[in-house]
Formats: sequence, structure tokens, C-alpha cells
Amino acid sequence: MSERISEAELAVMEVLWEEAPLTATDVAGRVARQRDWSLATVKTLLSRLVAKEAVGHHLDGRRFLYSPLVQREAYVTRESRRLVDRFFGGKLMPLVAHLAEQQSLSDDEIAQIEKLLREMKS
Amino acid sequence: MSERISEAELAVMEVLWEEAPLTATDVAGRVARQRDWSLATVKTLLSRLVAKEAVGHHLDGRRFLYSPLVQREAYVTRESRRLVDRFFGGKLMPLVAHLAEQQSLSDDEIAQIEKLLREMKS
DNA sequence: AGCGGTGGTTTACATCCGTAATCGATATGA
DNA sequence: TCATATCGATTACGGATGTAAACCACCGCT
Repeated sequence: MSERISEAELAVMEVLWEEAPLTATDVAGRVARQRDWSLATVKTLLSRLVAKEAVGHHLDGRRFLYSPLVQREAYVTRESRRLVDRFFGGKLMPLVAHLAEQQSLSDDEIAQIEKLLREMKS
Repeated sequence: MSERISEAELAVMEVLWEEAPLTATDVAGRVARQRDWSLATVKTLLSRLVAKEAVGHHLDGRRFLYSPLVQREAYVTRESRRLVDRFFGGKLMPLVAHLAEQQSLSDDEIAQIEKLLREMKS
């Protein structure tokens, strides 16, 4: 669960986060909308994810049903924190400042964030 | 310039972002405070960074002086956007919401961000 | 009973990454 | 001038990653 999930594996995770449990064939079908992978490739990625314990599987008749073991929420948190730690000394402020500066936020978006922050204070 | 910089290479970049130009030996010296690498390793990383055009070098007598070609600012922007795109649909709001929720922000930090956003509106 | 599909497992293979050791040219000190 | 230290370049090598093909077992159909 603590090993990193690779770029390609992530595409598989996204499918499973969207809907689970799924068979390997189902996963391949859905992932095909994004990437042009053969069924074999998806099967490899699923095995690797199972080995990493990021995905679990249980027998259903003669096929496996795969489900995520790592929650998207948790993974996103890890990756976000990784970025914040690496580049912004672990501080959220500089990240927000940086991104806000880069992608010019609409007044509306700013208002939304302000609202969120206001709610957090209580 | 558009290739990704690996984790190990990043440690070298951080040194060069801090101070440049530097010789390979100098880089190795400073990087040694963080990681326990041999001079050979640092030289390899520098070559790879030069190949990726993330670092430039110019002859100074019989040794090279290395300098970053990619600015930290630009790189951080790219990586941040990558994260935001991959996990938050390219939207800053959800990222902030997510991080704010995770690492409980102090009222003070929230106030700082609010100030920043207020300034942006003008 | 034999065959084709379906599913998981094993093997493959090029590239990248982490981490060096070695090589060849040169500069320097004895 | 000769050995030595230095420096960049070349080569190494195991593990991860992207991308699959091959293999083997089993089920359903003919």
C-alpha cells in the first residue's frame, strides 16, 4: 500500500475508483476510452497493482473481480502532500499563491475558495 | 526541456537552483549534505540533465561549469499543474479544498490565504 | 471428444532510474 | 619526464515501467 503507483497503473486505478468490482475485461474496456492498450497490458497492470496491494481481487466463479484497496482520497492526499513537501516546504500557502498566480483565477473561483476558507474557520 | 526530471536528478537541480554555476565536484559536495552519493553518481546525473537540456554547461579551462537551464519557478509550475490536472480536473479549488481539509490549517494560515486572494481580485 | 474462447500467469523486452566503476585524456607536482 | 590526481565519457547492472505475446487451464459448443 505504500509503494508508488505508476502513471500507467493510475489509469487502471481511476477506472476502479469510478466503478468496482470489475473483471479484467471490464477494466480493459473502460480504460480503452483513454488509452489504446491491449487486454494483455491491462492484465499486467492489474497484477502489478495486486502485488502492490493497491488493488484486491476475489474469485467470482472462474474469474476475478478487482476492487481498489487504496482509496482515491488517500492516494490523492499522499501525492498532493508529496508535491507540497518537495516544492513548497510543506506549506499550503505558497502552493496556493503559486498556482493562483499562474493560472489566473476568475473572480468567481476566488470567491468560491474564500467561501470554503470561511467555512473552515469555524 | 520538456522531459521529466527524476527524483534523484531533482536533488541536483535544487543545488544548482540554489547556486550556479558550479563544477561537478562542487555540486557533489553540496548534494552530499542531503544524499550519500559518490562523485560518480553526481556526474552521471549531471550528464543526464545536460542531455535533457535541463542543465547547461560551458567549459572553464578544462572543467565544466554547470547551470540550470530550467528555472525552478517554471518547473514547479509544470509539476503543480500536472498534479492539479491529474487529480483535480485542472481546478485549483478542489486542490485547495482537499489540502485544507487534510492538513488542518490554522486560522492564521487561512487568513493569509484570504489576504492573498483578496489582493488578486484587483 | 475436440475446439475455440476466456481468464490468469509467466516470460519478454526496451527504456528509465538509481547508483556506480572504469576508461581515457590531461594537468600537475616531484 | 613520470606518476598521480582530476575530469568528463563510457559502460554496468539491477529494479521499475510501458507494453505486450505466449502459455496453460477450463468451460461451453458442436
